[in-house]
Amino acid sequence: MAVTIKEIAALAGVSRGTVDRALNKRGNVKPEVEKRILDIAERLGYKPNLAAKSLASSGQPSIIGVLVCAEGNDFFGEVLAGIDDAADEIQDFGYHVQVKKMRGFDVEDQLALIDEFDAMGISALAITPINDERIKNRLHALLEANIPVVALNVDIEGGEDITYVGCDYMVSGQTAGAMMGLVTKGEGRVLIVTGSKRILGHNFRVQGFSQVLKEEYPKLSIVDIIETNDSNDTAYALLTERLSQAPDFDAIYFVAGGAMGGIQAIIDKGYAHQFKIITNDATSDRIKQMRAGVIDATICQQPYEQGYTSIKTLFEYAVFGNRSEGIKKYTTTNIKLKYNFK
Amino acid sequence: MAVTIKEIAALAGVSRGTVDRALNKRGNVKPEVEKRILDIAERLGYKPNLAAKSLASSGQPSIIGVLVCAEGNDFFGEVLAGIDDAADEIQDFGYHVQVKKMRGFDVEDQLALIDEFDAMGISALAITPINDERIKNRLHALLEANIPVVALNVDIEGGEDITYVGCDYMVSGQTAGAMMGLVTKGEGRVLIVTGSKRILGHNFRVQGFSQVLKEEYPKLSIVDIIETNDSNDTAYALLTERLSQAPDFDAIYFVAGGAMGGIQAIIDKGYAHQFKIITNDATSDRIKQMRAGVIDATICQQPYEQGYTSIKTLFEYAVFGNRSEGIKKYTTTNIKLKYNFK
DNA sequence: ATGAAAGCGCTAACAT
DNA sequence: ATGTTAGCGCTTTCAT
Repeated sequence: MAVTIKEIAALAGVSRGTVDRALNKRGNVKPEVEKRILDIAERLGYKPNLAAKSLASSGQPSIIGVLVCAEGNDFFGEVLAGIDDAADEIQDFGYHVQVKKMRGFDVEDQLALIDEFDAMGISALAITPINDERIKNRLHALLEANIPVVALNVDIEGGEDITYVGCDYMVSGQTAGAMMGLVTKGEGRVLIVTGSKRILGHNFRVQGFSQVLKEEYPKLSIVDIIETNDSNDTAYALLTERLSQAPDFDAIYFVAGGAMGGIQAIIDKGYAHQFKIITNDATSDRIKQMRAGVIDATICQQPYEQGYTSIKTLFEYAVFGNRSEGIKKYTTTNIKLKYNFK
Repeated sequence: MAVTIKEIAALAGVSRGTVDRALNKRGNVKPEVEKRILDIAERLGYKPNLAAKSLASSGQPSIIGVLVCAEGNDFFGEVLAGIDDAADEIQDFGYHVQVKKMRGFDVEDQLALIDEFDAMGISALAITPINDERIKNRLHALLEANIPVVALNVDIEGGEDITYVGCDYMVSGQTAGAMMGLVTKGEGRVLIVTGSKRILGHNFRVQGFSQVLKEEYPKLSIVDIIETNDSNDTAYALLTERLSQAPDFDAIYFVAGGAMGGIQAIIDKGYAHQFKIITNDATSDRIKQMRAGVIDATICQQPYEQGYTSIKTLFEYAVFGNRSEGIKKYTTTNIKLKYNFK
């Protein structure tokens, strides 16, 4: 049997309440008594029973913060569904999840929101980090302060010691490249429409995609790489403009958000079905365009599982402490055609 | 506030004990009453409080089985240390970890041990699976029976739906290849001494290693691939024999277990320091040989974290159910030279 | 500063 | 078949 507060109380000749106060430094206990209690606990190798702790303190929940660049990006719907389900489960253990969404990828914005969370005293944080030195340092500061952090859906450069839950971007980029090779029969000009160069994962996708093209499909060339900031409006504008003259490409790889805007521009300009199109992820809009034959294939990454797993990971770190620094948890990369989504 | 047994009991006009029996199908409750209780629970969306459940049933622990091909393989010392620490923590929640070690990679042996575990009614299993169809099917049968399974340290082919905790073998093979290129200055003949062709990860390492040599070091050739079954004795015998005539290689890549036996043979035959040697993992014996300059570099994979994380993962699946099928949890691949181990 | 006691929600032994 | 009750180990009032 493990040591309990009750036993310590008996040995110290005090009540369980006093032991609890001493052990958790809640104050109101005479220094000499406190020392005696602490010594006994130490000697006996006391470790609090975490199940009991959870149950007893389920009244005043601790907060797990979630900060995602999700505003205006449909993809995160499923991620948030996974987060909600995980939140339901860990409620029993006295944890409450609070989500903040931000739009775009502004470093200052993200720092401000992290500060907000920090000020309210969160006990863990899941975040889609912007790939920036200041963000990285801020997250390391949280880790120093014993607040576990998980990079969700996108990882951060130099964050080898930060736990990551999300897809393997290199693999999804490579997979997209391979599919592009197949649907174009290995010939033509490809336009890459990426989300943001400030998001590490997007860059990996471009890299993996380019690598496969170079190694396996030398007759497929990349004409340009343009950036939407995951915004449909931006993508719409950029492609409308580009299509105001004769197109200089035969296929498009939509790396991240904004694909629907880009596709709308293509349709509005009368080019539907003229280009081969590969995207990542499967929102309901994209599924429609796959059915319609506008999108040829989409490379998926289990968003629900990412949300769910990120929260569960943080919960575990919060309850037990983190002994597995820098583990990378990759979800599966799936290819979806019009025939096999869901 | 979430629904509790107490509330259901009040609504159904019975005692909490009866509700507990009905909800958990422990028998001894009149069918009509049971139905009434179940209906109410359903209607209110009752979900048991997991923290309370853990606490109450911490008396009769459930068992998590661990089955590892670890006998005679030092590498697993740290894995088991991680497992022990995780076991300590989840004890509070009514889980007990039982470890079975086996020697070698015999499918029948492993099947028999799985059967033993199954017969005793384990509630989860961590295993270093042999890469064999029958093992795969057996594991899937466990999953069907709602017994969560984690592939630990080595994955299994066709196990895309099985959670994996371990290193990324392709990456560690590639890294070994890159280091081999560096220490040999890109020229010479390499002997690959692998563990077992029946272990998927070992094959990936060979593949990653060969790929880098081919792409980056065309003047490095692979003379042979021999198999130790992770046994020092076998490795000793094989290398002693091979060195009975003039060596046909300049460098060795020890892919898995048995490296110390192989190195002993090299030393005994008077060839210490004559070959460039790259290994994977860092047992205390290997660290000695690194210090001595016999091993040039070793590629590590955080064994402690693997053990720890595998148990924590199973614990989570057992307590909450598994919503994240087929996730791959990769530990970090680290390069160690004589200067930077620990 | 300390003690006593009431819970947290569930399980299990015992009583009826 | 059902009810009662005593825990599981900790936290948190409320007295003293």
